[in-house]
Amino acid sequence: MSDQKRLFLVDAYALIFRGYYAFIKNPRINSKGEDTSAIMGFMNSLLDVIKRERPDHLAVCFDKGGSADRVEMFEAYKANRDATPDGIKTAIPYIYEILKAMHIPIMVKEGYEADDVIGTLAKKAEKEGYKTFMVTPDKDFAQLVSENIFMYRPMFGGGYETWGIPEVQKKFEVTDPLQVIDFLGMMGDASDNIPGLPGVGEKTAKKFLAAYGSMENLLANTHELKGKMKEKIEANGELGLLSKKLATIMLDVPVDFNEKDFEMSEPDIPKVTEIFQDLEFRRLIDNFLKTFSAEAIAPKTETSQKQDAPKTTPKEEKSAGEGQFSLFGAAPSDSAQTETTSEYTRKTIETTSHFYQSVAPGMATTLFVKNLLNQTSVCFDTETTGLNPLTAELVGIAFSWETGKGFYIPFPQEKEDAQNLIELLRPFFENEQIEKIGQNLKYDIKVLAKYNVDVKGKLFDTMLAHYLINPDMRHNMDVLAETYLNYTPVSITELIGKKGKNQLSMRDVPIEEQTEYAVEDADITLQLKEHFEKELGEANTQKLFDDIEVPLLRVLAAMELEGINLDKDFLNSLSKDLTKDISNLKQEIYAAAGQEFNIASPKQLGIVLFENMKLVDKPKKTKTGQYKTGEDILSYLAKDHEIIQKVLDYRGLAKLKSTYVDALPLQVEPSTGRVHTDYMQTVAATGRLSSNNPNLQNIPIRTERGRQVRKAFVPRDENYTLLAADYSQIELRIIAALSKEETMIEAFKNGEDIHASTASKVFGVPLEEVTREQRSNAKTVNFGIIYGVSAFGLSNQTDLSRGEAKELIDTYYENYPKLRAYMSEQVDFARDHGYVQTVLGRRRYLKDINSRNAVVRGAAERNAVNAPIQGSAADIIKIAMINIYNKLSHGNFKTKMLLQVHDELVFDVYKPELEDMKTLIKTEMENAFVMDVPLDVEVDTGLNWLEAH
DNA sequence: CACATGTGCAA
DNA sequence: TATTGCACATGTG
Repeated sequence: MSDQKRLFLVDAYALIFRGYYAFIKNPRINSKGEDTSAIMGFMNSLLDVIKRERPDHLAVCFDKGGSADRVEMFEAYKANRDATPDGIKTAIPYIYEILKAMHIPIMVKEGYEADDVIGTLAKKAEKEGYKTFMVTPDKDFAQLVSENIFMYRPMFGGGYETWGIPEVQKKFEVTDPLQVIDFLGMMGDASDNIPGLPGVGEKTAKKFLAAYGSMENLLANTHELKGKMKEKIEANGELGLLSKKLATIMLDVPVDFNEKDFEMSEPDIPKVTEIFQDLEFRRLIDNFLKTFSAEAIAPKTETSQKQDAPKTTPKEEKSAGEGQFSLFGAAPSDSAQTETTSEYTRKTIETTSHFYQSVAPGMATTLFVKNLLNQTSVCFDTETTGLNPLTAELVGIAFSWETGKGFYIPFPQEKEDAQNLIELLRPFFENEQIEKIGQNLKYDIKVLAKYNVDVKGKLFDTMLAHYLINPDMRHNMDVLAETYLNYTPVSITELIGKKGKNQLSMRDVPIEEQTEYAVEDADITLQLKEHFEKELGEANTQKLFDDIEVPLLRVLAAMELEGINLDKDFLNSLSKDLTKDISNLKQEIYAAAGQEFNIASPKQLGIVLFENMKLVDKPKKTKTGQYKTGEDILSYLAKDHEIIQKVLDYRGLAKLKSTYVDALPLQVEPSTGRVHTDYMQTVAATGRLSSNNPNLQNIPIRTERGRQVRKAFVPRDENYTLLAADYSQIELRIIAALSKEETMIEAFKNGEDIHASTASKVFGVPLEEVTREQRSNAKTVNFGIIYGVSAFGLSNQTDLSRGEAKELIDTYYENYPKLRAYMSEQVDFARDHGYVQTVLGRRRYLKDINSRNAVVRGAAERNAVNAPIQGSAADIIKIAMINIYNKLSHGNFKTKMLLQVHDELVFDVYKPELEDMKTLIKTEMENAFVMDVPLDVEVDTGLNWLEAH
């Protein structure tokens, strides 16, 4: 068995797509501007397979020209597929070139899909006594599995799972893998546009297979079925048979299996290295050389086929590559660095590349802090028992101030002991002179605040730095380390497991591992800082970083710790009312539909409305083939069918209840009795904040019923009142100022109602004769302009026809010519520079601005106009927040800033301070940033958030 | 239990 | 075929 010859057949496109999308948020772009994500992703997978399995026979299979046969059978076949992304198209020639240089056979057959080629080869190889592994994540291949043919599926997060006959039997609930074809034929496949039997999903398909065994047998016995299902299946027998054919992998592709052609041979190492160098794949070169180095190719006899659930194995590779680390009782004394530190360390973890120590309790810590206080700039990272800083307890703190070296202070579980330990560290944290470096410092600051420690001094947050360098990318430390340091740190998952059932607490991890993990993070963060410092200077965003984002981090930490008071009782009574109304509507809907179903399920609702009730001739469908049942679609139908309005009302109330009325009380933090949102400072690509757990930036206001929720947000107690301060039309003011459009600027300077003023101009009527409808349409255009609306979009948003909408937009630009000029300047700037920027120099890169795809390019052009506007508004309110926060703290006011909702700030105002606050807040907001257009802020107060508007 | 989809809330 | 977000219920692997 173990010496059976093994053949690996790689499904190229499947792995290429997978690789490409794995990097979608942080695409690999080399210095020539090429997107190399797809190549990188594919090569990683391929080298991984080779390294793990050491196959003696291997080929990579590509599609070419699609499946002529299948399209002939069914013209819609794969018609749902989006166009192949550019990043993949450009990758293919490179991948061919690399595979050739690696001397890896490539299999393509014009007019056949890789599935068919792989299937045919696998069956032929089986006859030759081979054991074949099909390397693909695509479950369709399960139909080919036999005693000697396996699926080798790459898993997300590393590792592989092998599917043999037992796995396929279990997954698909079949006795024979061939029945997978019947299964796919019955339930269909949206991505391949295989229709399947209508009304049959996974569950029904499994039920049918258990009862009838095959599509044919099911169709022959439809008399045993009942009701709607019987009708539908009897009517669609042919569709079922066609679907089955489409799902069948062909085994008669004209290719030969000559085993010689598939033998792995020595790659042309210089050539491959050259290509990789050209692509700037430094880490992949190492990986490649390691994979093909002389000792690495030592033959492997046993396959690593696994029987059960997938197991990941990255850990062993890592230590194998870097050498096992060793543990010493004390630091070696032959190094100058350790001489000074060995006195207080109890464990040293040393590998070829780093030197991490944990600090023993007692006197040792005092000595350590003394050393710490001699530094000018220190990176630190707290380890805690959880993710909620209000309840998390310190497990340890890592420190690093020199690349490759660092220290870890484990914290005792006992509260008093922990507090005593943090007291020893207080002089460091509260030292104004020492710069503190970290990744997501807002978290650490909040945790330490719970121990009454105030982190002072200059801050450098690597997450914020990277957000300014490129806001569209992701900013987790893991991806930053991979992108900038070519290093994969130990993941938290490896340490404490996946979240859920038996996830460990950091406390349960042995100190040595805590040290290794925590100090590594601090070490890496320190290295990232060196990197980003330069880039911030280059991008001229240093000021934005130092003057806005870093100071704001402290402001947000304070707001989050503060939280807001919520009237739970009020929400509970709202909930009771909603329950009653929802239940009544539900009964009315069932009665109108003549059946019971789940109204909240778009799938079921679509079938009831459009198949059973046939309310519309040609209902619109989503890209996955479901009926569209969105609010905009249903609203059109409301006047014709009474059930529609009821469904809309039901939806509205159900949304209100589940998302706000019932969810918010559960978010009250027991330890404070308040709701603490978490502001994300590095999520929105334009520079806005976002809010979550709970999201307090989307509390309803537009409908009467919805806005009641705002009554639940109340002041701290009777000595306080809520104050809300809103920027009035800040985005329009910004676009007016940036474009220097005099008419609009004048309107703002004169304090006119801007939408009425616009209506007066575009409809050519005196200001006082503007109708409500005209104003409303003008308002829609004003907002639409900021987003880059089209005539189509505008006509959808208003009652206007497409032609009227076009005319309105044209007239608009005639009246505001500089606005249009400004917009095209932004697009031109983006084309020339690859980015646009806000008033404070916050950049957004628009890689698609020169795309040949008009849809993609259009989206980038709208971003070029919108990002500076939305982003400048974000900049301005951030300035205001910082200034207000500073005045509130320096003046020792009891008033607290609680919430930010993009153009609004909400405060808990101590009543005696109310008059001062009204002035202070309004003044600071209006003067945060001076432009040719005045900023206007409306301030209001009340017993709750609704009244304060 | 994790993820995708459709839907809908805000500025 | 309008920008930026987050969260819910459902459905699926």
